[in-house]
Amino acid sequence: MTDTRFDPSVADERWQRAWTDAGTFTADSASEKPKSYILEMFPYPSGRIHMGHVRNYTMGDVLARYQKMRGFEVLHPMGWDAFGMPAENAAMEKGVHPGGWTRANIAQMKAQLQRIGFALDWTREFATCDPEYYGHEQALFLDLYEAGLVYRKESTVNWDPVDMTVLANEQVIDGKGWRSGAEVEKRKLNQWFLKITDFADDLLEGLGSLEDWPEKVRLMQENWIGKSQGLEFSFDLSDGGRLAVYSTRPDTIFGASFCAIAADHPIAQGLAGDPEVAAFIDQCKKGATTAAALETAEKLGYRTPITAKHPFTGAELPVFIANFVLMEYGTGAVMGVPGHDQRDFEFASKYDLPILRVVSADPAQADAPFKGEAEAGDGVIVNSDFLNGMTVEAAKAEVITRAESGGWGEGRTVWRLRDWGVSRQRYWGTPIPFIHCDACGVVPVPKDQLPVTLPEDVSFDIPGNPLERHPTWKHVDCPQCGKAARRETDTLDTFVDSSWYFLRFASQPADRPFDPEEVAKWMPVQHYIGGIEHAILHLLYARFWTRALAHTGKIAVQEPFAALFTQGMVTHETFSRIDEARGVPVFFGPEEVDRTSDGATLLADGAPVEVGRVIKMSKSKKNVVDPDAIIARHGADAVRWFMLSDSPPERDLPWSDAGIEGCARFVQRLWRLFGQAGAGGVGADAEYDKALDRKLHQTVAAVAEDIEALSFNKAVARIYELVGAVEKAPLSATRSDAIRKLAVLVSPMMPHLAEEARATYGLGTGLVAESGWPEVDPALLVDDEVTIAIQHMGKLRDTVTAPKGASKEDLEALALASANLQRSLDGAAVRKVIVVPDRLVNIVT
RNA sequence: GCGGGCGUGGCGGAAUGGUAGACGCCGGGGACUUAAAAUCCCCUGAGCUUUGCUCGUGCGGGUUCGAGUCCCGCCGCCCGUACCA
Repeated sequence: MTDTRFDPSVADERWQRAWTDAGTFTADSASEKPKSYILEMFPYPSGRIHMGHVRNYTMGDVLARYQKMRGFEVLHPMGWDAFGMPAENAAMEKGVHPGGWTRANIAQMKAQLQRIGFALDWTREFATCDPEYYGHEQALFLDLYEAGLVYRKESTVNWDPVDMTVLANEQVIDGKGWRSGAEVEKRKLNQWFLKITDFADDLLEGLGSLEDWPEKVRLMQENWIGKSQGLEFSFDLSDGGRLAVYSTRPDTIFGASFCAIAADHPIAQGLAGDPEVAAFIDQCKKGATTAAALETAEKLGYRTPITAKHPFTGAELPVFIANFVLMEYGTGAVMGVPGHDQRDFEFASKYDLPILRVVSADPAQADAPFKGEAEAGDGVIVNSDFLNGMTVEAAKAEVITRAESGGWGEGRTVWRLRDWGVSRQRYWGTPIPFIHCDACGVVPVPKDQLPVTLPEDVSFDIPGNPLERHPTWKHVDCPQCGKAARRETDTLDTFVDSSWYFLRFASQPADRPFDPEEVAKWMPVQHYIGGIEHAILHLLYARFWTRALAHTGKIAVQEPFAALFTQGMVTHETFSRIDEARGVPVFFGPEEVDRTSDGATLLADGAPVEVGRVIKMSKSKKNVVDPDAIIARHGADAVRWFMLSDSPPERDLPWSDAGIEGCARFVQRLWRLFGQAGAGGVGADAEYDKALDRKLHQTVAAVAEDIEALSFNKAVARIYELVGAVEKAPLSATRSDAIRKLAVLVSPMMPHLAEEARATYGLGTGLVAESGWPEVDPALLVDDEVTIAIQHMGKLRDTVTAPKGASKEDLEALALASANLQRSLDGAAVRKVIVVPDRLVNIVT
């Protein structure tokens, strides 16, 4: 027995060094062992590690350590998603260089991660802003260009007319530029695109094979890709021209009462000689480009003098220019069916257009009025000539057939998914490796001239892209004709950087992006862990990039991530007071506040502050808890344990001081228990405690199962139970053995404590991190007795103990013998008896 | 607006359609101590006429011998919405 305390301030660093010195977590691709690639979404080096990172990487760490103990050769790497806007913002605000700022952040964050004791292979670390990395990315981009998957076209951006610069959606606040405050305009630029739509069907089909992805993410991706069957057809126009539209609801064609075209549709542009039309088109250019902004903006239309002739009825439908129709989607024109599309309904109501019913749930109610909104639901076609009485599906097919035989339209599959615009008019990103030559056009940079590196001498005093105004960087000779030409000054979307980094972790040759043979050994990633906010874009782009590389023969694997896990956020309550003068809340950090069980007061003045909702940690709400301070106080293992406890990993985890203190106490409680491993003898002469041994084996099996399912909160609860049972058990060889195995069992979660205990108390030899997972005896997993619930009409009336596997007859007899049940029955006749073996008996009267 | 998710004691949560509240936190009571810290033990969904009974998993319906779990309709919150990462 000992009364010493576990001291993480000494032990943590000792074992972190021991693992590094032993190369414990360096992945060996030549190993004969089966491979396991565990990956968490790599961080953006924003400055400091936050609790969300700690939670994410702790989960992956437990898996990595567990897999190693199960005999796998584990690859668990870490790097930095280092390009992006925050570095440029820091450059503007603090006058630092984006690269210097980023490098300093990486150094700081790496040290923080190392203090948490993550089982990472740091030999494979890289940052996406390393010229070596982005040079290989440029080469891959050129490969995709050669494969016909890269092209240029005009596309809309947010334009700040005062700062004369392109704005990210994030930089548009309420339709205004974040710095200038000027109303944002839509502007067209020639930009680079990746043909992700070529893979729309593959990406959709592939979702079916991703059995270990959350159903919700697969659904979200499916909806995002948005495959739909519809009709593309043309209206004859009153001015002699034709108007092509696309509709997913050709069955409602008899309900069409207008057509609408985009502001930049050629027909609208053709009418722009009229000042009224020009003014309306200008008005449509106002506002931001996000889907949410477009969908919620007021629907505006301009009625042109042109009309469109309905292909069946011959009716002349008015043609509107409308702000909600986008040139980028479909044909840039739609037919408006107000009765069965909510957006059309609102538009028709506003501009006093007919709202016709052509689908009715009840065919007898063919002329029922609408109740203030469109009816998009299923039903039978009405008021539609030859379509009347058909189902929606049949009518769709019929209209498509008639359009095709009549030669005025054809059935088409369209995708909601659009091609991926990768151009960014910014400095801190991967330069797009192309050169613009007046004579030769757009010319790829020859691969032997890669990487195209970013110039260091740039300034951020004025808005805009520093690459554009750099005195020399963009001026180069054309690789084809040798004449003076200009470099492309757009850089790649940072999602490109994160679309193949997992391949670079797996293999890092100097002369190529990756070695296919090495990649084949590790890929696909066995467990990929990160935030749900990446459910669509990042994950879809990474899937696309992987397929595109497979398509060009670079790799064999089609899907990069065999299993995906999306973890919840770390949240914290907020403390605030309303500033009387300004009427806005002022937030206080947890360190400024004294929190008691029934409220909180500000330390500075002792007066109360309001305890607000538990929300995601953010600087603006001042509800951030710095991991470093917590680790310094309680040690890495207490923080890791907290991250895994209580909340299921896919849900939000509310941070609490009481919680981390409880975890720190549990670390010491385990330490005391480990100190008792020698007590009670270790030989066969000491008494065998079967109940405890059974509990041990059951726990080892259950914890393994829980870790494999990433149900860390349940594994934690199991360990609490086992610890309680061991503490209470009388001294025995079984108990000593359980304590030794407990140290191994908790080691994926609390690795420093486990190593220190083994070394201090002689609980085993070698590093725990390199030990095997405890063996389980299947015979000890089953109990001899079970508790049977006795119900009357589904209500619990009694419980009895019965041997496991008892017959239905025995259980029924046991139930009927219960006095509580008999009182409940009160002499009523038994109509039915339901027996669920080993669980319950339900008497129905 | 559209797509997706979530909702269970004071709090985080557990529960193959089968005993709702495991496990932890908070709180209360006690032991130890001169005292405190630490530690240990007990209690802890609400109510009632307390061998036990009734109610109870966001709200309203439904299916079932039995619903937190399945179905329908709502409400609230969260994530995404293509240039935040």
